[in-house]
Amino acid sequence: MNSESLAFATPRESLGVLLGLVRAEIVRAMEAELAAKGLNLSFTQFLILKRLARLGPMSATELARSVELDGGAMTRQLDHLEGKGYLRRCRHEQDRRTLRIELTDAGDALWQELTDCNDRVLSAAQRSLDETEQVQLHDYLERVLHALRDKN
Amino acid sequence: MNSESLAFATPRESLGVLLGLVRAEIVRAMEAELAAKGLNLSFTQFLILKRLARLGPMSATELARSVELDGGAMTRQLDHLEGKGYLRRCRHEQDRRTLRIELTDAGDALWQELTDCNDRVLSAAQRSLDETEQVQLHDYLERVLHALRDKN
DNA sequence: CAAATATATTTGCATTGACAAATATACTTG
DNA sequence: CAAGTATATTTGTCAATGCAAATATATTTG
Repeated sequence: MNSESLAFATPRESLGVLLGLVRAEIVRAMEAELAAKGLNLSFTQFLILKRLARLGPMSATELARSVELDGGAMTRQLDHLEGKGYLRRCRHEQDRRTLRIELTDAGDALWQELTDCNDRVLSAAQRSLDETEQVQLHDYLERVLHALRDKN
Repeated sequence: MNSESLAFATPRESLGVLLGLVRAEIVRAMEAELAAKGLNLSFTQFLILKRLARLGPMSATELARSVELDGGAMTRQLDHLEGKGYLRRCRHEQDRRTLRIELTDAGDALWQELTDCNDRVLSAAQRSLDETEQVQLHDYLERVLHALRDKN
């Protein structure tokens, strides 16, 4: 009586819940892919590596903001990832408060291996949307994000 | 150099990240609304109350699944919410393993007060989408969810 | 330039949630 | 009906996170 009655009783899932459900499934799927490769990486760690691989070195604070993670939590994730040898903390030349986090060669190599997990999960997720719809979904989400951030 | 360079360097945020960002903003906004009302409720607790208010009494397991929460975590949230007097655990008549979680009068009253927070946040979030687009966004997300769940 | 203020990172602490083991009750099968 | 199996909830334990305080470095102001 479960998915049946839910489908009936829930004419329209609220946006907050729906986003949570979708995101949870993506996290699950990604972690399954990672585990299948024998890698012991959390989704958060995966995101951090991805950021660095895609955007290049940046400070801990920038990194934290971009993956929506608290600064303290970021410190600890950096400890883990540095411990595994995937990244390096360098001091910024001009501003010695600031770190410059950069991938090591091992980190780069790891990302090469991860990039297709990433693609596989995302395309599986969006497989029932055609190209136009995927772009629209993206656009809508960006607009919602901006609406929430710019509280005019 | 922040939002500027991000906007430049990020041609297209990946779906996983984007969902996380949007969801985090919604959670923040909702918790701010709750705090502004002097209520000490987490987003999770808010969701639980909402489920019960919208769908009526159900078991702890159903409730947990519907808000994507672990069973053990649900037990503790129920402890809190029962402690605050917003809900009641009743034993199911036929199956005495199962609980029937139902809102108390105080819980109902609380939801009356919360329902407009909820509406306010959701309509603020979607204010830059017209009616059609809101429906589409919803539809796309549902389809993505199903694609992820039915791993054919 | 010294003091006050601001920013980046780290650390301490409390809370949350996932996972697994324990418990209680129901169902199934021989 | 007894034994074994399945399901619902609770509890123990641990990792992850948010928040606040501490520390280090920069910047601003008088």
